[in-house]
Amino acid sequence: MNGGPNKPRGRDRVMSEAAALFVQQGYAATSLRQIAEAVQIKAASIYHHFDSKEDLFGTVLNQGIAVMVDAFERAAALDQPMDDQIKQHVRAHLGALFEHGPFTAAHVTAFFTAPPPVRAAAIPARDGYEKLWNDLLRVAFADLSDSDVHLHRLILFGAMNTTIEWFDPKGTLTLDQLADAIATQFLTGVTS
Amino acid sequence: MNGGPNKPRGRDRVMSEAAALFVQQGYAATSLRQIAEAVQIKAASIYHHFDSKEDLFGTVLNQGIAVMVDAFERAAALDQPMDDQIKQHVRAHLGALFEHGPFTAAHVTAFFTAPPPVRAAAIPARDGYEKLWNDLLRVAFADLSDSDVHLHRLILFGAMNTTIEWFDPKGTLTLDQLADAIATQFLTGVTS
DNA sequence: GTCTATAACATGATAGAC
DNA sequence: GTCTATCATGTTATAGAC
Repeated sequence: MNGGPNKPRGRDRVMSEAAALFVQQGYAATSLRQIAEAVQIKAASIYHHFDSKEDLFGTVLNQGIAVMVDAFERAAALDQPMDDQIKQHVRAHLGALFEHGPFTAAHVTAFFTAPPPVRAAAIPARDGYEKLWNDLLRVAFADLSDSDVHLHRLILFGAMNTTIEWFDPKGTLTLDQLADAIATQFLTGVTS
Repeated sequence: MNGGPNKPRGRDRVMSEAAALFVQQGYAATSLRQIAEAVQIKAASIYHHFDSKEDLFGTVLNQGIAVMVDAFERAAALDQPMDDQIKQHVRAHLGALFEHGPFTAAHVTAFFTAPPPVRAAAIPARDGYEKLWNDLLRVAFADLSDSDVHLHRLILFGAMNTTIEWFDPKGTLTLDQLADAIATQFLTGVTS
């Protein structure tokens, strides 16, 4: 039984505190001293775990993707009608963003604040996740062209990822309701 | 006749070069020396036009809102069926993002990288723009609750604003087509 | 695995000449 | 309105003790 969120130790602790700060402030505005303070160590100690600030951030980005891919694959295991499958995957994506640590959130909000080399290194894994979605939607909308599927996936991703800027998991709207609203708007529009 | 995009001079030039850099790199990663280099002046000269880096960025943010509000109001002047009105406003919002200088883009991509005081100062104007949309959508979807209208506006904004991360105005997809795709997905879903 | 001390550099900002 | 020169501070990163 996993009774609660055991705070990670050592390297993992550095990663998750760093990710949380990158989410709030972006890459450049977050200093190693700030991260160290959150972990309750000194800045120089971070270099025992990571080669550089860029290395640390690259690791955070990759972890963010891994969380998303993992969520997608667990949602894919369920066999359901296509509309429900899509809704499950929207829910899984939002779960990765809000319920599985700050890594995916860091990927979404801080990706474009990263130095170009760090961004470039994260792109292959990112493409892999996007391919999972493209394949799903190609099946769901078999009558659409590949470029239309791609376009509507981008619009859907925009809708999902921007929730990080305003959705409050402790508010009255639940994640299930949010996933439902986004999936419905995606599938049948607002008027339905 | 405005034959072409005359490069602005003086203070305006500083603002637009700064906005372009803030879009690409965020607030913290953009230095005054970088901005000065783009304007072809020295960093200290920026202080003749602005009190501080925060002042400069705050001015950029406000200009970004002003461009959006202006685009919205010119779209509102047209009297059309509601679905076309919404499509016109989506097109206007995207126009503000891609066709009227880097100010609106800076607002969208760099707003959350700004120091909290700067962000706070920009919120009233930002709220004003969001109210324009809420009022429009309340009329369009009179059967929905205010909170549902608000929710679906947030989802729509996410879809529109994230296009800044991937849409290429020089690519094969035109802004009109993009606006059409987003408005259609919003109004009737992907399947239509 | 964490510390202290420090190097090497970049940053925002100011003073004052022209 | 722009410049040069400079200050004070904060940054990433390294060296070496414990």
